[in-house]
Amino acid sequence: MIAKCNPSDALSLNENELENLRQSIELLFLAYRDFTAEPDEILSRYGFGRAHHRVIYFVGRNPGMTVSKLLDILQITKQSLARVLRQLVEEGFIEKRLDHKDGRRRLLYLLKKGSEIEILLTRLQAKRIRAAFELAGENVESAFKNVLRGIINEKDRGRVINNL
Amino acid sequence: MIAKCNPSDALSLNENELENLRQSIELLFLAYRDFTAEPDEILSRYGFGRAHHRVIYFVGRNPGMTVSKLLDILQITKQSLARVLRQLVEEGFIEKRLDHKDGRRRLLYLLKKGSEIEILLTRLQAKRIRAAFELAGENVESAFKNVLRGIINEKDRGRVINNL
DNA sequence: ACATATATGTCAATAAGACTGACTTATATC
DNA sequence: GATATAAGTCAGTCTTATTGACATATATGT
Repeated sequence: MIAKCNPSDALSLNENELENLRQSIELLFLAYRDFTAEPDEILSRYGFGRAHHRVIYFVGRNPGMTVSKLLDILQITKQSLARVLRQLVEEGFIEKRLDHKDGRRRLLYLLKKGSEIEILLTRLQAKRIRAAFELAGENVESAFKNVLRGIINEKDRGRVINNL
Repeated sequence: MIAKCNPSDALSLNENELENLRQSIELLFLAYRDFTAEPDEILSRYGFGRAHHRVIYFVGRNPGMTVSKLLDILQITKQSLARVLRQLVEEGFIEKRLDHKDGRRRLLYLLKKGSEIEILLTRLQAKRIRAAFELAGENVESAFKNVLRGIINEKDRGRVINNL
């Protein structure tokens, strides 16, 4: 048996397969585009951008998260995060507390303003996804999630469930 | 009957529902992050970025596409596209031909170099998605696609199928 | 034929979000 | 006491996007 005969071979991809997978590529692009456009519009009223949203979201999801954990999730540089985080702290959306177990660490928490905007934006996105589940029919949620999980690099799969 | 009683009400969202939908929100963020990271790395070797990829992809998918149709899909400004497109034309990745049916229009086509990089990147992304489908199990493809379709703004649904 | 609309292109200024590289400070750990 | 880790900061650069103002060519409607 030759490698090319295996339809699951990571190296082979026939034209029909490719054509089919292109649809998913495009849908993913378009879905992400619209998924982020709505929050972006609201964030701009606060003088914030998508980067601020991601920070607010993950801190809200994971109260007491450290700076380096956040860097690990966002996969941006410390300097990129610094600008955004400084703004959020200065404007009272996020609080930095010292970790008494390890004095080098700063733990991140949402303050009232941060929590409010987090909930507002998350609810918007959640509703969009819920509506999509309803349109797509019965029992699509786990299929959708499992495919997304498979797209994520192996080392980061399960982060959503485990949170950290 | 009160609106709150309807679980599908666009305005209501209980804590359990929200918690569940958060997982999809995160998965979508992480999946898109990794889905684009791989092509980004390759593009940077050519001196290109994600914006160039999108142009190359959609022109390749839709030979003879007009500039304004491309603007419509990418949802960026003419000036933003101009820089990227000019680079791609000057460096011989994309060709602009006059539309003889409507002399105002310029039709876009991939040249050899453009086609090569398009195929390279599309195959990479297609394989990632195919691997995810295999991990997720049987018959997940249509569920995945249908959910993504539902996330896309109504006016743009079907663009993937219809192409234009 | 003329006015208006459409498709494209271009100049200039600005901003957000990312990067690299170099360095500092504080705290833990070996 | 040396080394590693967590965080912060300064400076410079790049890509991708924005707004606003115009210019040009071609089509279309009256």
